[in-house]
Amino acid sequence: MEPRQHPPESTKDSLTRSQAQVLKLMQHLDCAVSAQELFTMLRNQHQNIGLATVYRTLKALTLRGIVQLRTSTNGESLYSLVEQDTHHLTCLNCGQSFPLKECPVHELEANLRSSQAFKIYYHTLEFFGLCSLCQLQLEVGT
Amino acid sequence: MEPRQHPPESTKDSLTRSQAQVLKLMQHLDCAVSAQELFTMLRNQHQNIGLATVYRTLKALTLRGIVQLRTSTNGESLYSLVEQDTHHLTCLNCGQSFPLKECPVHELEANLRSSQAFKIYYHTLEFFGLCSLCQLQLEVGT
DNA sequence: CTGGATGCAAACGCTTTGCAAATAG
DNA sequence: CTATTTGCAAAGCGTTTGCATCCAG
Repeated sequence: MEPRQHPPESTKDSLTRSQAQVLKLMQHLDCAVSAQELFTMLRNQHQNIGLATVYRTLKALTLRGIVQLRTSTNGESLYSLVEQDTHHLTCLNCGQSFPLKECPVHELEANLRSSQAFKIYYHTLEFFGLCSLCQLQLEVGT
Repeated sequence: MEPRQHPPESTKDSLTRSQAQVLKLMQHLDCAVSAQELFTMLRNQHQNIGLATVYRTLKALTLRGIVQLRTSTNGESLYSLVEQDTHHLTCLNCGQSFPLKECPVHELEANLRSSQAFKIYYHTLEFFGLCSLCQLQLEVGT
């Protein structure tokens, strides 16, 4: 990746105005949301913010290890706090996503953490397949 | 998700022309590729195919449990055969991705498979953080 | 013949970028 | 006062869709 023209607003200790706004909102949410949803919510709360700023903010928070993201089946990025670590069972056909509680990966993550130069912030684990409804729907078309 | 106007070209036993083309190419590749890369490769081999068809084909193969996908950091979908199951360690800053051999998840997957109506095709597991180079680069900006 | 598959180009939607104004320290 | 940060609008870019044509059975 090429060097950025604007130096990154990433590895500083203090939060910018928008970072504080976004972070505060996310702490009140219990699930992952898209940038556009965050944008709309903030606007509804009469908090002035631009969509581009939301994206820039989320990128910065991600590089600081505060926020994590995964991609929904429609190609949208869904953001959540790293602490709210959850995995999913996602239907390839309808895109519906069911949260999972179990996570057998923390052990491996610990190993990787101690043995590599790579600095791990978070991981995503997602199972893909067909939910029961979509299994039926597709069988009909056979 | 709404019902599709064209019934899915998904759960039939035989392969369409394009499915055969794409599948054959993918079997000769050892890593995940984007739809556009597949399109270019096929064109270079003088195999007539449209980009839209590549996308439709990949979707169909995914719904049949033959192909899996993950999203690269730049938002592109990367496709591979389900058999070539690999996980990754991905840098949030430069986007570089390192393949992982270990996978502690198959056990959980087996459990899910037997206990749920959900029909699991594959899973993705990805670790995100900063590679050593990017750690340095970002520290400078502090 | 009939319905699905394909190609092309246009449309879409999420995300990023250029640039000038606002803000922070 | 200088360097970031922000907002807006425009551009970017991967993906999807409309539609006419092609092909398979």
